[in-house]
Amino acid sequence: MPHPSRPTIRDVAVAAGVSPTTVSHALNGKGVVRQETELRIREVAERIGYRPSAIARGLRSSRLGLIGLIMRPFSTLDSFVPEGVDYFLRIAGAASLTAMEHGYSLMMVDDPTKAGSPVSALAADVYIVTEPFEDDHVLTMLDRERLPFVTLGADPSRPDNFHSIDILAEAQTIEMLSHLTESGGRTLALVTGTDRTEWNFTAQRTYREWCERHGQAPLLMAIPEAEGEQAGDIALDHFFANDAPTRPDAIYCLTGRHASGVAAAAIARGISVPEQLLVAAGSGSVQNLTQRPTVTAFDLRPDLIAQRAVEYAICLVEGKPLPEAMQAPPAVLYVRESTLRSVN
Amino acid sequence: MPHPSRPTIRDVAVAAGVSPTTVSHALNGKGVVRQETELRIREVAERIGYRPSAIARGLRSSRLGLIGLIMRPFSTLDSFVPEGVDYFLRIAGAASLTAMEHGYSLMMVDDPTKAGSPVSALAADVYIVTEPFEDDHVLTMLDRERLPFVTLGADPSRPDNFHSIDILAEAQTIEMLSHLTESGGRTLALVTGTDRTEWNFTAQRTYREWCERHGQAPLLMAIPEAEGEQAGDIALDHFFANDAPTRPDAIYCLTGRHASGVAAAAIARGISVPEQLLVAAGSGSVQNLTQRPTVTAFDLRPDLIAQRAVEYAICLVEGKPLPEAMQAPPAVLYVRESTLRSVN
DNA sequence: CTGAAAGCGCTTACAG
DNA sequence: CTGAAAGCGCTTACAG
Repeated sequence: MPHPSRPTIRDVAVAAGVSPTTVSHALNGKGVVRQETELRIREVAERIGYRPSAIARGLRSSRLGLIGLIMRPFSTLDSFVPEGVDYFLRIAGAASLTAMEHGYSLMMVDDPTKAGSPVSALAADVYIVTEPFEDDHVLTMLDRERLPFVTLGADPSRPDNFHSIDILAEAQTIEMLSHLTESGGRTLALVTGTDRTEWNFTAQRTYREWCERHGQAPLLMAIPEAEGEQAGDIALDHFFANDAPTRPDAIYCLTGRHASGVAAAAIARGISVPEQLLVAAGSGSVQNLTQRPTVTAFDLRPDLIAQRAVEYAICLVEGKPLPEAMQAPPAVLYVRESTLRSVN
Repeated sequence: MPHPSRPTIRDVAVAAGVSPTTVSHALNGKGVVRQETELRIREVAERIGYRPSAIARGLRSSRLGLIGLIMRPFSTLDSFVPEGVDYFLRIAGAASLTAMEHGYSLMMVDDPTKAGSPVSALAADVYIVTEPFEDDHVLTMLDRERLPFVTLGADPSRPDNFHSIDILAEAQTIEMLSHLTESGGRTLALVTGTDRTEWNFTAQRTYREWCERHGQAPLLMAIPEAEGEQAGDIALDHFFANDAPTRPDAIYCLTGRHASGVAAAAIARGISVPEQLLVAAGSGSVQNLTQRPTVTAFDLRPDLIAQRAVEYAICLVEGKPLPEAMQAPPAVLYVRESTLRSVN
């Protein structure tokens, strides 16, 4: 008659005629155990289907082997998963796989500061917070609870307080503005989202500096990320209003869906893309590939980003030194029809 | 001088001048504690920042408050995230939110039978397995380990062995075939994926039965899910080969990307959609919305599916009765240009 | 109304 | 080479 519930280390010990200590030593390769004893113990453990309890282990080491992934824009996922934006799936997927390769499991956590949030939400060994907001209370809380974490992109109000991975937003902005200029753009506009993230803020700042250097008046607007393609009409109403002092001949949208909407809205208004208006996206979405014309965009390489984030997080848990500069891999610019003028 | 590590229930007890037992009672509303004492304890706990350890609790209850989500096609995510297919993100997102609303956290787990898989991967209280394969060894293992689970779609070889949520594949197939017929289709073809899942198998069986009833020779083929839009040329090469006995005037592809590819390939070959060929998808992807013509597809409502799966899983953990018939919500058919003939 | 004790399943100094 | 004991942070039956 087998034990009714899962076998414990005691069961193995009894069945093998040794003490739990010896079982632990044998199975974990710690201490010194006679070859013969170890083999017998392993055999017995296998036979009765023993598997160490992650919880009991966790209690001793105060580590569960769990990495928490907190996606800050994620709270909105019930009502709004952006169509065609697979950035987050890729992050989560790659993070989960990388974690498992290193002996950790990945827990997806919504805002753990929310009232009634389960205790398990704070049971991870370390957290990864993607795209923290300005003065992010999640970071404040993790910090207060002394829970280690790395962020993907800094908290704009506290850029140097925590371990953050540089998302290279400045370099990307410059690269794209240069590309638009080289593609024939003379008056460049920038459309960001409204989330108060480093990604949006740094692009704005970099764009302003660029305008100053190039003697262009900034044409800048922020539209909520969630507007998606609707942003196209909003942006064109604004930039191409009758009383607009200057009109852009190139629009750089940070989100793929905004860019998609801008290209479509332009064409609907008889503004040809790319001939009269160049359009590009900061974070490509699927629409940019399938629409006509196809839209130039960065691939931010979320898979690699997630992989690095997990590796850094594990360093933090295991007390290994973090690299001097934690950086995302460089984004790859995919030049497509929306910025390719046949005649330059 | 504050305690160097996180405060425990002991610290609260000492600071409040009571025993750990009383602290536990007060904080959990168990037992009987004088109002006054309880208030004092709550105050002290708050002041020193006490938070109960999920691990220690877990050890007693052998529950961590963790739901494991195992997406069987997920193992391939490192090399292959289908562009534009956000089904899995929606499942994961909704599952995570629903879990948290019920006091659980969601753990995303890759194949836990893989060698070297972390112990934490098996530390969830209950699992949800989406789209199990035929004779799925993950189910076999969970079953052997006596870990409770529900599956989204049955294991085709063991449809009645486990708690599975009916994904209504038969009803969907019939609905789509009827729609294609009503839209003017006379000779219907089916393109499934090659994963050995209930989703693929049931569609094939239902289609065959339908053909039999309607006296049509089955035009059936299976193309790997991962072929994506490439499936378009493969399917057309096959169905429109010179020596093909009959050619379809309607193709139902289970995956959105296959349908997208079929529509594009047809048009590229001078076969007009929907006039000469109707095209529809079983599980819509973003491309189906943005391509021209737009492609008719089901919305499987992954958010609702995930929500139900989580609720069923929690019933299982908490020993509450499961509903007689666990069903996915009915899919919603979005009729689009690819099956709308102007002249019927 | 409150607390001492046992125990959840492990690991790890330490003693033999 | 092996094992008894303590302890990780809780909860809960039980005694007072």
